[in-house]
Amino acid sequence: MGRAPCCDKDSVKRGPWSPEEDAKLKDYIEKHGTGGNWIALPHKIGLQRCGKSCRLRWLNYLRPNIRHGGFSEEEDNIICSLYISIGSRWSIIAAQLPGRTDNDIKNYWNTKLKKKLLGRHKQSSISSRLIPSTHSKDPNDAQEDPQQHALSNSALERLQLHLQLQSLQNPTSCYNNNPTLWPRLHPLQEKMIQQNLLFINQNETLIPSTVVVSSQQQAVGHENVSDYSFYKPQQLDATYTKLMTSSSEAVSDEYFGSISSSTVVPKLDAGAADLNPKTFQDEYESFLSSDKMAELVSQVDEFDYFKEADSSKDQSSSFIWGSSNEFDSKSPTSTSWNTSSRLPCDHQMFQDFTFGL
DNA sequence: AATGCCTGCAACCGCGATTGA
DNA sequence: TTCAATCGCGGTTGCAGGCAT
Repeated sequence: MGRAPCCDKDSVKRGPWSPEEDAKLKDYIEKHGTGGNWIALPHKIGLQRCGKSCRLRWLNYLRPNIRHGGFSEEEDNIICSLYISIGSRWSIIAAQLPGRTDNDIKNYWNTKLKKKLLGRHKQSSISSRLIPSTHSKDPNDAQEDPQQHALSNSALERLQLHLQLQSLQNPTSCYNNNPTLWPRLHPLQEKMIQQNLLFINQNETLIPSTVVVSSQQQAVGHENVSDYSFYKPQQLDATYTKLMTSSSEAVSDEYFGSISSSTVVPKLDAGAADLNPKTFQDEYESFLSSDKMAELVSQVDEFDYFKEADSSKDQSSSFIWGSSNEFDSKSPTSTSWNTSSRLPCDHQMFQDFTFGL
């Protein structure tokens, strides 16, 4: 037996809202509020709409101080940083961008920002196979497991963004990087990634990474998520700017030196700087299209799958990707957060993200 | 001009979480 | 404690407009 519908679909209007409906809803809520019951609201107003539809319309369009379009570079940075760190938790991301809705950000990410970042690299066979367009007309797509798709999208996209940012931070070896800059993965996930990165660096001498934790990173009690070093904001700004404005080949050693001097990324060894960035670029492209990448993605997917399966039955044993169970169980929803209490969860959550397990 | 494809976005759907009787 | 009602979220769909052929 299926779930009972929230309303009688035959008696409610669907599709785009008319200006009259907008005016009715807006007027009523501005005068009386929602009354704490969206389901009852349309009946009070005399709207032939589902309560959920009214809620969505209000939150995403009619609510005061809503901004549409015109995302700034700073907003892009925040969205990118948070997506890499916590995934598609649009409500949390939206809570960091006043006036933006989760729906807007989700659409913006899916239609523009993701393409800006991931699209810079030519689509390899593997990525095009594992990240099908939501508008794909390929009949073969329909034969694949939709859940597999959902998992692959998130896992692979975030992995690709990692690699892309890592490749810009250090063109010579993505193994030679500060692990604190990586979003929080399960140890086995990290191990798999590192093992697979070894695959592309097998003929190189690996350079030990110097972990430098900034005072900012050590601090506690941050008020804003941008204070946290998922990808440190100033580092991300520079990296992001490079992503948007130049090819990887054009990124100079000077650039990496300037970043490392102000953030947690150590300046490259003189020897390492002699390596040709183009070589890395080639290896990276090769890696993305390799069977190893496919295997890695499927392994990461398995962890995501197990995480989700576990969390549904045993919170204490679940793997964690970008979220603590404590946070999950307590977090209010984004739309209930006012602007003065953005990101209401305590800083432990972000220590989790930042410092790993 | 007609047609088909692509893109962006508003809206919908289903599910898990929360609430309160 | 149970369970129905409701909320809120993330994924997906459908449509309108732009663009290419």
